[in-house]
Amino acid sequence: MAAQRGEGDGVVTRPGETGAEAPADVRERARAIPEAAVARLAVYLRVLSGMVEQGVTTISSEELAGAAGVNSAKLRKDLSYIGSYGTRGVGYDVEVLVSHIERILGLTRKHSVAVVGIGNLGHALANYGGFPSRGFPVAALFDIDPDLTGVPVGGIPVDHIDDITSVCAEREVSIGVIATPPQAAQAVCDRLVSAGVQCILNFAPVVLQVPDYVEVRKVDLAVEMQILSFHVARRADEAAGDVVNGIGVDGVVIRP
Amino acid sequence: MAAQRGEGDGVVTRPGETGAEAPADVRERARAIPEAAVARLAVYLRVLSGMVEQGVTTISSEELAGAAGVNSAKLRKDLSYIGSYGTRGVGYDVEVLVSHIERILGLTRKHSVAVVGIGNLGHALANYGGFPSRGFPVAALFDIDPDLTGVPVGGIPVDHIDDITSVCAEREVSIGVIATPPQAAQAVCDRLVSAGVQCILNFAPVVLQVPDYVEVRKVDLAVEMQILSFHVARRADEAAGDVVNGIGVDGVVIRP
DNA sequence: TCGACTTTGTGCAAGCGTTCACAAGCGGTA
DNA sequence: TACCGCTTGTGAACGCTTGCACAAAGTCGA
Repeated sequence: MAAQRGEGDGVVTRPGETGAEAPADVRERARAIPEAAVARLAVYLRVLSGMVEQGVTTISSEELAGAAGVNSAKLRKDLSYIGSYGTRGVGYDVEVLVSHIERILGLTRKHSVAVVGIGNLGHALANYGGFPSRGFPVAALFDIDPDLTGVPVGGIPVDHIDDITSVCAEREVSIGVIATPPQAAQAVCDRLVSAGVQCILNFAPVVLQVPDYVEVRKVDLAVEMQILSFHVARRADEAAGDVVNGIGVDGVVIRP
Repeated sequence: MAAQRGEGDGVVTRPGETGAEAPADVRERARAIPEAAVARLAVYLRVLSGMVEQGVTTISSEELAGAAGVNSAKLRKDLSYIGSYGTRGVGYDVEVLVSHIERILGLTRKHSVAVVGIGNLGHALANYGGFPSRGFPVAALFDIDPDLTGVPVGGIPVDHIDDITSVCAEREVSIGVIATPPQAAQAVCDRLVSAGVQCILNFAPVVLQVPDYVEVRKVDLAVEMQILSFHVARRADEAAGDVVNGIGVDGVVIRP
């Protein structure tokens, strides 16, 4: 969800001027896409990529929505944010849709990734095949431990964190991934920012302080677990309540 | 919305009806907490835990909100969902708040975790110290590769996935983590569900189909990257547009 | 060419979640 | 006790998201 962001822009889309400029059109449209819809577009893209491999050429909103786990009306609305590329009575051309979503998500450019912190998670990320195949080559690895520097991980050499500015500039890193212990996260973040990185994916359980122009997304495993824990507890309480009150509630199943 | 207001002041349970049953009150309240607020409560809890270690005993909504990266009004509303445990003119007692949030999130019980798929990510999760220390002991590891079974990872033995039902029952696993390749994810999920696991954290880039009573949360790194990519693209387009139009927009900084 | 059928794209209303603004309540002080 | 300053808790307004329902627009067969 919306992590920590200053979302203060409140930019007004200007209705008049769109006239001749196609780029401007894309730009205006991209700006208007709700954050929640962007996340779903990425999911649609993944599903569609699978469809392409299966040789599917056309798909209806109903089918795609089912495969993506969303309501079909929502899916159509999401797609309408990026334009009208469907054919009524038929559906969407899979390849056309893929290319438009890729364009909107900015996947036509390469986004080189730097991973900082080569511990367990850093290793996993460096070796994770899902990034390069989706247009996010891991171009640099950093750690503070001198013993690690020089030894390649997953085919990528590890640099010392003190070289972060020059290496990031040289390899055109646009996304930084923080996989360090929490104590080091803010300092690493500051270094990434001053190295010119404007997008950060943070795995450390810390709230990062960044300038407004930097985009941070966080993945906190403990928080995810605790959300699940909440649902376990809620369910247990419901069940306990039902037993106490002697009232059965429809749809509540404890064990299938 | 304005469901029942929590006028039960802290210690004293409401004198009138159902004087005996505090649990029912908690249950009703827990059910009404918005999903988004639950996620933030987990963040507040982490910040508060840090405060406890620093010896802080009291904190105002403004301070806590700052540390958690949210608006103070939102924080107060979030806390109001779990009850009124602050003191006007003073703030919140840190330890009291910690214990109440832990109770609401169900952290008073242990939630044993099973990790399925001992690849790069599975290794990282098995070795990740953040889970046990937060009440989520990793109690079981599974893989389909017979060569891996028996060899412990992070001190935990790896079992074969065929034994998932008996092992999960025996070790009272309540949360399953899927860290397998995407092709295997749905099958693993089905097995977890039939083993009685009702909460699943899914790292595989697949939309899982599960019965209604099963709670799934997904962490998709590629999706996170693509959301960041979208913002990079949007920003680049804005910058390009500004140049084209010759209009500078306040607050847009390309490189600090 | 026409009509039946299918599916998109979207106006609109309902539902949530966030933010504002302020009365209520508490501790400290004289 | 009475007052003052500070902070909580929350009604109410606002804005974003979702889901419905249907006109518009296309295909297909006769």
